[in-house]
Amino acid sequence: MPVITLPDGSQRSFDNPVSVHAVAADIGPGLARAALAGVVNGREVDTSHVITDDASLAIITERDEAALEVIRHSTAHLLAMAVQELFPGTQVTIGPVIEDGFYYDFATQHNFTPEDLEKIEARMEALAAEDLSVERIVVSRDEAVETFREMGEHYKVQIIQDLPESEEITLYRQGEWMDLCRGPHVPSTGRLKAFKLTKVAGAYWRGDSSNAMLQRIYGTAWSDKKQLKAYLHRIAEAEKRDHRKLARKLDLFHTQEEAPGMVFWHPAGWTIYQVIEQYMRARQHEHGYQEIRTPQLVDMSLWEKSGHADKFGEDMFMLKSDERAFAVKPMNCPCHVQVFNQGLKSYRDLPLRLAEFGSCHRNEPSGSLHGIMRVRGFTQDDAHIFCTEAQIQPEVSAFIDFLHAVYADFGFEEVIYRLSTRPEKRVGSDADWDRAEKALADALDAQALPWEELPGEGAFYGPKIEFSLKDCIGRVWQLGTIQVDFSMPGRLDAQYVAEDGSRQVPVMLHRAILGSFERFIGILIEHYEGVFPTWLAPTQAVVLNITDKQSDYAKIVEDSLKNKGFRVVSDLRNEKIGFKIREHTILRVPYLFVVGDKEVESQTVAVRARHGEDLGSMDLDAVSALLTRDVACRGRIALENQH
RNA sequence: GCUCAUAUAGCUCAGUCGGUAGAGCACUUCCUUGGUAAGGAAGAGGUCACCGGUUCAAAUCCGGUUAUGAGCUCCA
Repeated sequence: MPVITLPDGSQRSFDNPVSVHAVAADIGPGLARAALAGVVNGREVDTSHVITDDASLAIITERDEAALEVIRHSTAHLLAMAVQELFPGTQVTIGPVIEDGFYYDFATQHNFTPEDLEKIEARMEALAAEDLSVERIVVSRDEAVETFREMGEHYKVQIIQDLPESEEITLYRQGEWMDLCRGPHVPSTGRLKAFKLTKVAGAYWRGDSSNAMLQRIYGTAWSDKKQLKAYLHRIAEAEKRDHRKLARKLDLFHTQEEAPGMVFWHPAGWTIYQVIEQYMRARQHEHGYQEIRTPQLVDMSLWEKSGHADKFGEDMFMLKSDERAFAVKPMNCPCHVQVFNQGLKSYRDLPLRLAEFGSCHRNEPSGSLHGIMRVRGFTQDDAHIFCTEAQIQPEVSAFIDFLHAVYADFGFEEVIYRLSTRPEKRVGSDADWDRAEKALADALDAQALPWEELPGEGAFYGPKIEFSLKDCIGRVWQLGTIQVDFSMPGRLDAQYVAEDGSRQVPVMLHRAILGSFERFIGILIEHYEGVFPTWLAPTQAVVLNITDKQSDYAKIVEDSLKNKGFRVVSDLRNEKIGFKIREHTILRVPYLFVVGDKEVESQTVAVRARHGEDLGSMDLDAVSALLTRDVACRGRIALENQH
């Protein structure tokens, strides 16, 4: 005699065990039709699930957020069924739900093409139209293994064998097709109404590149066509923010075949780069860093000593000159230790913070290059803090504050925090790692930051915090980092004299806020969609004359503002004012100063902001004050938005 | 590095069945001096990424290389 408690607190009792579907039907026929799954005592189940004892129950319908996960999982099954019908001999592996969709990995000799996707999708539509009921079957482990072995599904057999002994094994059947799955699933395939296969890709079995490469098909699924359409539209809009497209439109930089993974910065892009570099230089100075500069080419012996040749030799650019082997520096740390090592250091010198806008080159795998987000030649806002173990936590805390202030100035709010802890292969004692991991975790907790632990993902020399941001379509990119290093100072003979006169090896903190200028600017372009706040805008204002008569005055306005340090140009071309305004508006110039006879007469300019606002006429002092205020705003609400 | 796809004018893209290329914008010149998102006319511009093969004939078909894109792996 189960008593069912619903989310609103109401209760219903039944004389006999009752299915989720039956409870829904008891509440109303509409709900019975809408039910996709249920949550019984906090556990998601199929609508066919039978409740025998008193329980709490929530019915999941298409309107619920939770329904999407069920729909996507069931759509992944529908995909696998369609693929196996169309491509006999294909083995299934896994098909999980991901953000906004799902994928399914198949083992097959055939490589799917975009044309195949269309066929598969059409088959899926047909199978959905057949409205096949989806049935849950509980089997024993041995039965499951036997079943899949007979089917020739060797990957599934492996998956079953790796499941914990305690796990109940369930199969889901729709029509003639069956898959191993925990569920829950929709009651029938007719409930899958809005899906689209989006791309094909290779993916390694179990994410290991030494394993076989499987064929992965990605798709998206929603509870109705309207949501699907909205999603596809959202993605198309987001892609317009792509930094590679905007860079071409705004003439920021280019890359070309002769220098894969390296950036040719154009005047406009280099202006942004320089503004950021000068900004970082000033901030670092305020935070007690000393800037240095170290060589681009360093003899291999240093990389051998630091351990990098051994671990990353393949990815270093090397060259020979006069029978000596050099490497183009892939990182700055060993060079910074060389600077530290000059002269005898005292504990009184610690913490010693050495910063460098360090140009590095790494021969990254060709397939991993991506716009200017992942390149082979890049410049880090690198710094190394030499300190005692007791200074780790205060230094990490101060760094996180510093990083937040910088990100706020660039308008970044949604930072992803990750703490990577000790890997299996590592140097340093467990006690060292305990203390270092705790110092990092405490620093994050002290600021109540939401962070995720990545167990085993730390570097071999120490744990690290990663600060990441998302690009225009949601891909996560690591920008900032702070890493504790127990290894390199010792390997490279760094020492200081302690209070008791003994020689000690300092701890080294590697840290970067931007990460690399290249990636940071890539993210920045997408973040602002090319509409840079005035302090970053390559051109802050353009002076536009209406006819040749005002050319001289326009030049005077331009020169006057340039002399005050603003990035201003004049556009004196023989074009209509509407044409010139359109052009500079497309280039996202923050302010346009129009000068005609009236303005020459009154010694003013007519100010137009980039979203079309008419700010009236201003004299040069007022214009200069406007620009000064706007530049000072940085990432906070830009002045233009306050009008 | 792996899987798939793509590469045509400065940019965005057409180019059917294999018969040596086309649009819009940009560019140059001329006309136009016009008050807040495109004034008009004319002109110039391409070894169809590169190398090889098939063919009487290749932008087009095939193979390779390079680069780019998506995903996987990697990321000191």
